[in-house]
Amino acid sequence: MRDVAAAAGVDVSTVSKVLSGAAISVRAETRARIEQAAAELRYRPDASARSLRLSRTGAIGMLVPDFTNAVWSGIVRSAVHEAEAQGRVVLIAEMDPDQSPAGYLHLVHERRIDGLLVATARDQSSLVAELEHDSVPHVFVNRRGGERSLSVLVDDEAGAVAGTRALIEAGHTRIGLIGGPPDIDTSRRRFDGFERTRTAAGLPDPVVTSGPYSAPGGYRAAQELLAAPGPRPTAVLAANLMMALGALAAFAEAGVGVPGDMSMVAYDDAELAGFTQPAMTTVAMPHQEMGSIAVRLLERVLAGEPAESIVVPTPPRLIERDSIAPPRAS
Amino acid sequence: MRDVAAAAGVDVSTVSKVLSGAAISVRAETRARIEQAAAELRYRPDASARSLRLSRTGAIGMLVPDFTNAVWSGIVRSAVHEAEAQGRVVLIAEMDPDQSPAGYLHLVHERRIDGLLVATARDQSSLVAELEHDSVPHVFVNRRGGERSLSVLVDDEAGAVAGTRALIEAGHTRIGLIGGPPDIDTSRRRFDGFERTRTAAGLPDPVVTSGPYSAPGGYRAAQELLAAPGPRPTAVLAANLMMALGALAAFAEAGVGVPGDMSMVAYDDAELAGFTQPAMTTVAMPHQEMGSIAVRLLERVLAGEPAESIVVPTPPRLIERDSIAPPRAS
DNA sequence: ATACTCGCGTCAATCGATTGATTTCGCTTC
DNA sequence: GAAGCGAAATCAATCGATTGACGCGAGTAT
Repeated sequence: MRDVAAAAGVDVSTVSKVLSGAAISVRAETRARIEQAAAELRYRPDASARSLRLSRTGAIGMLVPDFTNAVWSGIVRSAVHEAEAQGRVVLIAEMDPDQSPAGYLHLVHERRIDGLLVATARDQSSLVAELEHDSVPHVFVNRRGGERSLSVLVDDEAGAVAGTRALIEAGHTRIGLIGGPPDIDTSRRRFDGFERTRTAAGLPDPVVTSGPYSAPGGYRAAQELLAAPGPRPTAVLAANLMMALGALAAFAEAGVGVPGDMSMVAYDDAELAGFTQPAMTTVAMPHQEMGSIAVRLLERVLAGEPAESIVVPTPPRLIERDSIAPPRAS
Repeated sequence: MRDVAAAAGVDVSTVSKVLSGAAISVRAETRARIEQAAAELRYRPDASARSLRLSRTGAIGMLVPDFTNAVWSGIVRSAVHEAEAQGRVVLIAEMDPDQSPAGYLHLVHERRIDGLLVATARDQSSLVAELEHDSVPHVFVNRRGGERSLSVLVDDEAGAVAGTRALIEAGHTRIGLIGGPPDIDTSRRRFDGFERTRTAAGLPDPVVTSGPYSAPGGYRAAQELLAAPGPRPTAVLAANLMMALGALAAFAEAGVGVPGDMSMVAYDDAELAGFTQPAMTTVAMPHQEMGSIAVRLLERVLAGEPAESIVVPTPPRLIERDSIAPPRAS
């Protein structure tokens, strides 16, 4: 900035005022000279110096439980793009629930960020306490964060309803659920949507199994479902795409044909779903939008504007592929 | 820091010297008092102020072409963990080859980072020029970056050799290749490994098709392969797991049984590979390690130590599942 | 007793940008 | 021609940490 000032023949403070867009009185001619000098020297303000002076870093942090999970990486992508559009940068840390939150500590305690997007796994009560103690502005993403914390969610319940309804409309009455971990609130909401729809349709008690949101989790849950006493379901809703893929493998191994013997719908969509055998019918949730909405919400919080939790308004969308068939006439 | 100094009854400069571990003359008793005060006040130095003074941010940047790709997200994960272990934070940006590198500009031009991990897609020559112009210390990851740039790679050629050899050992002589985009150097190296092994075994010219590293890419490449003139291969090496999944769908659709009519090996492993029908035999590459090795290499560069490009020494590992069978007796 | 050294700390400048207070400039008015 | 008044630009303090130069007091050598 000193160089720019010298080149334009003015004081650095004038340069600062012009470039920061302060609406103060500067002659148009001076302004032009400064802007030209700045452009020629390719001047860009130093982030550290600005942060120090303004107590505002221009960066946001993002805590993610697992990058390699496609749902999270999609959220990260949209958050990063939105942040970029806002002129912010994103600091990222993976937060394993069992490990010490070293990344978090760096970000927050060294004041590297203005605010935080939180997408932790499992219990976040201790984290919430810490966030409040450190008074870090934050927004939970795809997770509820407790009474006083803001969050951005998708309508998991509506998604589960859409998936379940598709199976009912195909004529199924014995519908099972392959659910996610019961202690995660997204899987509870999906369960609720499933149950609500089933009950409303007057269908009998279902077989419900559960496991982690992963292919092995779905594989085992599907085996359990097949081994459960009572009449076997003719259709299942899988609460997560990866679980659905695991279940598909379990069904294939057990000689249960999809969709002939067992119709399936998976919650969550991804390109991959079009390449399973058979191609999987899914409920696409607007996960992509969550990241950018979360950034915008956090931006409001940082600006001190009133803000409240958001459920992404884009409705779930059923993507019909080949994993649903009418129940076999028995 | 001022508070710590007051609490310990010393000057801030003394606090700074003690806490930054400078080996200067400070009485043990004074040192203890300062450390205790710092601990009680939970003092942590302000990153902006340090950066400003030291011209060193303690952050590294990472440019990734696509978060949602499992290979990249694995690399990101290990890089983030390694950086954390080194007391650094990671700033992330997604760099779409077709878009303006806004994220890059923020990171580099505002001096937010000390160095950069680069994993761009396609042509990086203009990026290299820019990196050199801005004199940003950098390391390419899973990509070659030109003459003067350092890079961290896995032995793609050896991986392709291992996969091809597995098919040859099962008795196949007509082996096709479903390759990646010809303009990416990783796919060239995989091609070379394939060709070298094939030639060494004296096998006839193969059918080679290619496409993007994705399921649709593999699907189309597999269709092309089936439609190619001449005798149909009895086995294929897919240069990427996602392509293999797409190919599997194409084969299923065409009534080509795997592994009965067509054996397959996929380059790259992931949990998912165990849940296809049939479960896919893969060549696991040490992608996970690349991130942490890249961070360590960058660290050397930043420290001004001599450094050179690295090929991750962990050898590729064949993970045998169910997608290889002997060729059908014809 | 004076000079000198050495251990222990403090002083003060510095990094680059921001901003309220202040000065300078250009012009009008009496 | 001096006073007055905005407008335009500069001054200087500030953010928090770092670090070389310096000061002080105690002990040692001469």
